[in-house]
Amino acid sequence: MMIIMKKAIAKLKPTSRKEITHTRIVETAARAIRRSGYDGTGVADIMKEAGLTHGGFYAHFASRDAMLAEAADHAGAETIALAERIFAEVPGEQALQALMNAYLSSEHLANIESGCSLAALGSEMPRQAPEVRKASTCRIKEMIGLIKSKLTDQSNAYEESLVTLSTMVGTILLARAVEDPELSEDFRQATLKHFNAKE
Amino acid sequence: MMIIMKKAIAKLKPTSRKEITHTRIVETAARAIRRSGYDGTGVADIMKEAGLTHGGFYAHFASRDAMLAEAADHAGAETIALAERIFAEVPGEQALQALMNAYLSSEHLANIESGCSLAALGSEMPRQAPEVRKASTCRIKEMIGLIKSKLTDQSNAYEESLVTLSTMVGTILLARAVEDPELSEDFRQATLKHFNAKE
DNA sequence: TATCATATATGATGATCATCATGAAAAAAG
DNA sequence: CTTTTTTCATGATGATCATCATATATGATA
Repeated sequence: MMIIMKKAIAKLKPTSRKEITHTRIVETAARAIRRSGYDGTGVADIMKEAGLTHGGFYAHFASRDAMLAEAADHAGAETIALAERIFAEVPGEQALQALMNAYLSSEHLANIESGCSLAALGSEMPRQAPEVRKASTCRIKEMIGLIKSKLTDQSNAYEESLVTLSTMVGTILLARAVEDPELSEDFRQATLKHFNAKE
Repeated sequence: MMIIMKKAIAKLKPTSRKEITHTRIVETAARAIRRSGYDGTGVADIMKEAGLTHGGFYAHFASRDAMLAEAADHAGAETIALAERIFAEVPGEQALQALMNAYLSSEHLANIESGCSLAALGSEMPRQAPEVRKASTCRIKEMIGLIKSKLTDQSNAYEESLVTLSTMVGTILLARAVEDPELSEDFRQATLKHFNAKE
């Protein structure tokens, strides 16, 4: 009884020590998976990078997959937040253009571990655990909704938002895939120009 | 001396037993990497799938990475060959449209292990060994060249070929990533319609 | 400050991995 | 058919992995 009460009180506290550590692990993992891939990211790697040892891991997560799901969700949330910030700062007409400039920037291309998780992990998604896929799918739908909200002038805004997202993700994916810096730059510039010319 | 001569003669034979086995391993690996990813494909897995045991592997390849490079090249070659076949069969104007229909077909979406290696492995490319990346980059350039050759009516054919490839790859990647069949279908249809409308 | 609950560390387990040494079997040469 | 060469299989090695049991250290409570 006493124990239950104490736990209940502890729950009310906004950020317990464990919660802070938990968040730190998830943030670390969100970077690690984008840098090394789902398969390339070990439990011990993440804990060490978070300044911990591997032993405490299962006090925070039910399984490695549960952690990957939280990390995938966190990574997705970062991109959503960035898009929302841009949309809030740039007025209606040029908002989508501003998002495009940020997404197709050389900074985004270079910084895979803080960038879009679709471009960083997209081709690994079909093999992930259901919980990981669910979290990612949810974030993808959010992203589609955001882009669609800025395409109201088009008759088929939903469909064009899907094509637009596909092109954005595909461009960064391919620009990172090739080991020819000039070709990488060509991919980036070509899609930038494509969307500038469109309107 | 005798040994050297014998080896020289053996080299002349079109397909030695070893060569046949070697090709079979590479073909198996080309499927396996698209199905399970680079990181998810073990040496023993491939050998077993090819009807062999793991022991003989290093008689065929200097390293796992050397095998992955051959497999990546083989997978890329398959897609190039398919595109060339379509272009040979369909006359000029509609050739690109025919490629698009094939690439964005539900069959391609479903059959990842025989499909485009960019959509299947794209996000793992930046982490691969130089030999793997080189082989893939080469095939990507071939693909760009093929698409560009069918965009001669455009002033900026090269740039549009990059955007087109990005959109194609991104669409299949995302359609496979989401765990919502309806959304998958929406991605496919949206891009199909987008390219149909364009001309 | 002393006690207690909780968060993290140490260390072990069994599985899986790439790689290689060596032997058996199959094919080729004689 | 016999010998030799080539190809593949058996099995071992050391490394790395996810997971868990148990011990220590840390922070909160009294």
